Amino acid sequence: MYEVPAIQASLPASAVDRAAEAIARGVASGRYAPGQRLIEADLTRSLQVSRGSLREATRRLAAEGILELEPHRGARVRQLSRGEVADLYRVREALEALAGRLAAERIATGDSDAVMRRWLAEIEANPNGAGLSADVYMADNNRFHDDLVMVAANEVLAKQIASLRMPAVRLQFSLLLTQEHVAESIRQHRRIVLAVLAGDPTRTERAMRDHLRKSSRLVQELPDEAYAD
Amino acid sequence: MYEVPAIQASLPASAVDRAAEAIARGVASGRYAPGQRLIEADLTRSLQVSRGSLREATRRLAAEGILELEPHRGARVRQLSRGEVADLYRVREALEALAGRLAAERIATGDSDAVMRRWLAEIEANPNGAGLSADVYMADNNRFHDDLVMVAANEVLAKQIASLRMPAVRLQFSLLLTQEHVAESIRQHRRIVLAVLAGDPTRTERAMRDHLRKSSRLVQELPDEAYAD
DNA sequence: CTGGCAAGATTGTTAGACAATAGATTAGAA
DNA sequence: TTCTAATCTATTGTCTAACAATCTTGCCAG
Repeated sequence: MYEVPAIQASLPASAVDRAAEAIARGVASGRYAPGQRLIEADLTRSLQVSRGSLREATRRLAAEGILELEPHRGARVRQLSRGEVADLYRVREALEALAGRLAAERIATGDSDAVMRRWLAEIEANPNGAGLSADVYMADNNRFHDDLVMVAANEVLAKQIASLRMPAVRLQFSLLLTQEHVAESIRQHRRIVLAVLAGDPTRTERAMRDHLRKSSRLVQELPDEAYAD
Repeated sequence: MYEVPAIQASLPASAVDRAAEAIARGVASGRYAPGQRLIEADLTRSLQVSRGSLREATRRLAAEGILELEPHRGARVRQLSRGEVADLYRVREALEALAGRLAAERIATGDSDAVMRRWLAEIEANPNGAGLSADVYMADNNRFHDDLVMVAANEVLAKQIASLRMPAVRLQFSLLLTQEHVAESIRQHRRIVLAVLAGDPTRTERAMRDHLRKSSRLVQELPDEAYAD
């Protein structure tokens, strides 16, 4: 039987999914501030789901590191301390280094080559990221890292990395407000892409580690307001 | 007001915790077989919790990688394929290597030194693990890795590693049934402890990677029955 | 056999209720 | 007044009961 494929099925997901996505968007967009307490009664009203579904959603988001749960105090938007962010970046470095290594090892298989070449072209076309808003570059940045992880072709790794990226999006975002940092980030991406395309795992790993370590340093330089404690 | 401290507070946790722990124990003990479907109605009866609490518990266990959820088909005990296990060990290698490195860097701080010396003593006392049942050595093995992660003092890392260890406990366990493998495992632990005590991050990382890679190889040699697909 | 339909089983979701707890407020004693 | 204790209130934790949506199974016709 022929059927028209759903063009954009963003609404008809399950109630839990709807709630989780709405909250995640709210956190990413700053509608819910870090540290802010999320009251079940308010959310059931604004999200139009039952308490049961809402609670399943918050549990899931807590597992993803986006929310924190305290017994009898409910959910609040997770806010990382400087130390936690440092720890997080250290782990991300190890994981994304592995992703880089695997990607370089697999450059000859599937459409890995095409994916990476497309990035190289995009970078060469605008090596300084001139005219890109922070929003847009943030999205680009995420797609770049996602593509690299995809080429690495390790599902477990992909999930682990995703769970580390989420909690720090806000911090990462604030970095990309500076044109200078965007340009530097693109330079590092270029180095990574070239290493992957060369099929050199060790060089890719090094470039990746370098990239993460520099990000970590910059994030640590953010003012106190960005952190908990 | 004086009150008798609870000797064993295993019962009075929250309903969700009780359910999650009971299911996790059931999976670890083999009471629930890999791939087995968990029917809500059965569990609410045997665990004495409401469906809502049970569902929160299963979501949490799914996030921990112990269960799998499929829409409208509920929860089942997660069963990894050979490929997934290979991927998982590759990621664990990267993370535990980092843990080893950090542990070696921090050997001079706190009671890290004492913790590691205790392990060395235990290993020297019984270098072949003679007379240890698989159960007991499995517990020992877990405590060893946990202690190393503790010494590494990186909470984020600790959580990531824990989430990778859980889904494969069953496979790991089946390895330790062989006396030969237990002895080999202890030898590798000894090498790791010595490297940590020497405060040599690079050597520790190498020893750790070696350990994980050998485990991975052995696990891959397990017969088809141990895997999905 | 094969496909499809009906019946039963199971999950998805909601509403409403009450108990348990934490935080805020008020009352009382020093 | 100021500190402590009792009380109140908002919120979370948990349960029951119900119905809708979906999957599974068994049966029947072709």
